[in-house]
Amino acid sequence: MTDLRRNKSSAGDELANRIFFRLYQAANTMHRTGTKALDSVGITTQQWSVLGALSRPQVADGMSVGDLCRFLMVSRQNLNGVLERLGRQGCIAITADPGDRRSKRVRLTAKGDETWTRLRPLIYAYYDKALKGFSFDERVSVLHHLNRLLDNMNMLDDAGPDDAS
Amino acid sequence: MTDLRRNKSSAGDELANRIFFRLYQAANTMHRTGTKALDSVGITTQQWSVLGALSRPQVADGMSVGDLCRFLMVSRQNLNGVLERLGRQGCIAITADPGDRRSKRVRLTAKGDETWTRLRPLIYAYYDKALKGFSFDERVSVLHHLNRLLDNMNMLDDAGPDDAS
DNA sequence: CGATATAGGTCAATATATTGACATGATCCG
DNA sequence: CGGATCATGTCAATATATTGACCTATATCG
Repeated sequence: MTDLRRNKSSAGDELANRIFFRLYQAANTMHRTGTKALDSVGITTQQWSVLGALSRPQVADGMSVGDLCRFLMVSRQNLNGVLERLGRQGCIAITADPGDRRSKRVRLTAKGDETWTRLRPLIYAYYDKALKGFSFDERVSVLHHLNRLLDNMNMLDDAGPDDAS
Repeated sequence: MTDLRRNKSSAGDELANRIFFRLYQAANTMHRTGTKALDSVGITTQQWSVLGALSRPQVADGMSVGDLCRFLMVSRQNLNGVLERLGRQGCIAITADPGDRRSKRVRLTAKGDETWTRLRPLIYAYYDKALKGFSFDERVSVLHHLNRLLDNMNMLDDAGPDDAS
């Protein structure tokens, strides 16, 4: 009994270890291969996330940098860097928020819209390849698991990624 | 029919988009919360991966930096940086490879062993919390999906992460 | 109303991760 | 055997991601 329990705990630990190691590798590989898939446009995966977030119809007029930060679950400092580089490429415009003097708003420019349009076929081709062999149900399952994992981890995040002070 | 196909394709694209966005967020959150879980020891998640890899019995005598690089699926340059910082902390020792004058070997020091021992209970506690509510079968499923996703993406990697020249 | 607490972006420092380039060493092949 | 090709670690540059600190603005509460 004790032996059985010991074996199960050890197998469970190894399984958990593998899950997180694979998550680490998968994310790095996603960034590497995803960015390469967009080489012709010169946009990184992280910038793609920002452009994707800003291309949603519900934020057609833009959104606050703080809200974008919380949406992406990254620190304010990191987002600021990504936004700067996107601004350099003319894809976004940042303006003062008229309702809150501390805050900035960010929106896609016409150049950003055009870039997003060029990206989409490349992105979807990438998705097709990376998710090759996954049925619809399996994709739903993957998403469900990732959501739950993320929820659990977010509960370990006392104040979230943007509370860096 | 066309409408149906359009709707399915659009739903499929949105699903894929969500999967990769969640992967991005989950990885960042894992690094953030995982590193915080090890604050008392002062080891990052990436360093933990290296220490974990070097603590395996099959590499008790060390392994080549190149092999470690391929195992972790990171670039040689990145691994070099991580190894330097671990070396600074006294956790690893790097020696010339007697059989190949281009190559280096890396192994855990006694300090590294001790650090790994201190880390393990913290790591497993972290796993328990992050995987709370996941049954054994679900964990197996998560791992299986991540493995397949990683395999697919690795096929898009022409030569792997360490062929950076 | 005023003191206190919180929010938002910016600056600085450090760690991670990539690509490109390079010099040296090893392997391959005619 | 020697030239061509490939492998290995290192250096440089850039992008991403975090924590800590700071100043200004806003919200909260007695």
